Formats: sequence, structure tokens, C-alpha cells
Amino acid sequence: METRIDRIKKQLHAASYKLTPQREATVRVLLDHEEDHLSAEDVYLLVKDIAPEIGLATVYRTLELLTELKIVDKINFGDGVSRFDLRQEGAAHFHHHLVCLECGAVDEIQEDLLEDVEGVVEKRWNFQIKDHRLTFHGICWRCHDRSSQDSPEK
Amino acid sequence: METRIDRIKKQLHAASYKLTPQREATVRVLLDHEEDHLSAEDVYLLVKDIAPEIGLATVYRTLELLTELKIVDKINFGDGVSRFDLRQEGAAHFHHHLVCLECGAVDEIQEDLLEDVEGVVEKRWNFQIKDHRLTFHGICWRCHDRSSQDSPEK
DNA sequence: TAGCACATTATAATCATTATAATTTAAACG
DNA sequence: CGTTTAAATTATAATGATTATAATGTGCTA
Repeated sequence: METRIDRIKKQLHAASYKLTPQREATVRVLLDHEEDHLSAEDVYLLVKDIAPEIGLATVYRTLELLTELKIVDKINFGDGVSRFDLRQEGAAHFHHHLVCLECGAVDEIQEDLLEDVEGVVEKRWNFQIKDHRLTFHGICWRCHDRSSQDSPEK
Repeated sequence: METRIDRIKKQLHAASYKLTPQREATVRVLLDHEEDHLSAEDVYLLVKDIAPEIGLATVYRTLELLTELKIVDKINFGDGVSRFDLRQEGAAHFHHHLVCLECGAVDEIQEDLLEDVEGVVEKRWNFQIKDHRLTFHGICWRCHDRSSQDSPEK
């Protein structure tokens, strides 16, 4: 886990930025919540637990910086807020999302799945793909279960 | 073209809404700019040419209404604004987009392309898909051409 | 024509995000 | 060690998109 931060530190240095305490605290929060899709405000509140003096603007700037360096991804699910997500290490492409229309849960798909589709697009539209975003909207397995049987105890 | 508006009128009536002059003007603007991806503000300014007394709030409400009825789609390319796009008639699914990182152009893909992928997702993640969003980021054919040869006359 | 529901307008309010200006930190140098 | 200088941070104000509010208008139905 430490090594993960060290590698991020190197990435920052490679672009001649420093890993300041505030930036480190922000990264730590992201590492501790890899599953979630935190908004800038969420991150801010969580970072305050570690570094209470931090300002909201700094969190925004840090997230912007990390986005630029492709350490995190900025996503937008259509509600008014941007969400931030740590990239899988070594992932060339953005992972996909399943957004449940019922309960609002957001699950992730790490598999690529789009290789074939990308081939078609590159050829047919003569478009050189750098990245992609794919989101499915529908009903997640949890809500399925809930409606088919009477909520079994967890 | 007239028939297109008539059909939209029927869709509204079916949901017990009326096609008021303001709503008609808004729809007309969307029809006249099917290629573009207009923001609410863009639509507002264009509608003012036809119906100068219209208010911004009405445009927002109309676009929201049309989105609800699946007549238009609300998209978000990550810049701060929502954009609105008339659905292809009879399209069950949302069309895809190619966003050029160089010139910012947004092209559309009407083909589905995702049938196979959706089958996999529904089965493997037990997720009942209702809709999807797919956007590719990369370099469009125009920018390709521009950089490989010296801009030929249009 | 009176009553009533729906639409619309102008304006204000809200919320996320970004810019500003003053202050702090810290690396670099002598 | 002090000094200098650039980058980073902070608190706050400003901006810009969107939504809510309250007052007014429109047009059917009886």
C-alpha cells in the first residue's frame, strides 16, 4: 500500500510537482475509498478528518492535478457533481460503470469488453481512439433480488 | 418534417401535455440543429429568434420535459454544461459519440455496436440494461488529415 | 362569463466549481 | 544560518449553470 503512494509521488515528481502533505492526505482518502465514487465535496469532508486545516479549493486543485496526470479519472453520472476515481495501476483504459436506476448504486466493470467495438470504430470512422467512457443504466442484481423475493436477511 | 412535429405532439398528448407555442418553437430549434449538440443556453438564444418573449426557465423546463419523454437525450461531455440531442425516431437506445480531443468536434454513431457487449454484461453481472452511454475520446478524421497533409482547400 | 388548471415569465436562490489576493511553506543559494 | 524566490495553500469572493418561487397569463369547460 505504501508503495502505491510512492509510485504516485514519483509520477508527480516526473511532472515536477511535489507531494505536499495536503496532496498526500487527499491521495490517501482516494486509496481508502477505491470502491466508492466520491465527489469533490465527499473527498473534502474525508480529508478534513486527516488534515483539518485543508481548504476546499486545494482539494479541487489536487483532484484536477491528479486528473491531468491520469492518476484519477473524473466521471460524470448526470447528477450535478463530478466524481473522482483512482485509476487501476497500469490501466490503459477507463473502466466501465453500471448505474442502477432504482437504488443509485454504481458498480464497476474492469474488463475491457470494447476491443472489438473499438476496432470497428477506428476503421469505419477513421477515428483514433485514445480513451472511452461506457456506462450502462438499468437494474442491478440487488434490486432484482429485492423485488423477486421478500428481502432475505443479509 | 411537419410530420415529425406532429408525432412529437402526439407523444406529448399521450402523456397529457400540450404542445404550446413555446414548446413548439423549442422543438423546431432542435429539429433545425439535429447535427449539433446544443446547450440549454444555445437553445435559448436560438429560440429567441423565433419567439423573442420566451424565458430561459421555460426552455429548461421544456428540455427537461422532452428528456423525460425520451424525445431528446441529455448528454454531458464533461465541460460544465448539459447538451440536448433529438433522439432518432424509433431508436430504443442512445446513440454514441466521438469527441475529438484536438478540435472538440462531436460526431455521432447511430449503429448499436453494443449488442454483444450487453449480452455479456446482462449475464455476467446480472444487470438488466435499460440504456447506455458510450463516448470515445480521440482524434477525428479531420484532424488526422490536417496533420498528415498540408490543409487542402475545402 | 366565471372558474380552474396548466404554462409562462422575471427574478431570486442554490449549488458546484473556479478565480483572486494575501499568506505560508520550503527549496535553493550564498 | 539568513535571504530570496517560486510554488502551494487558505479564506473568501465570484461565476455560471440550473432550479425554485411568486405573480401573471392563457385557454378550455360548464
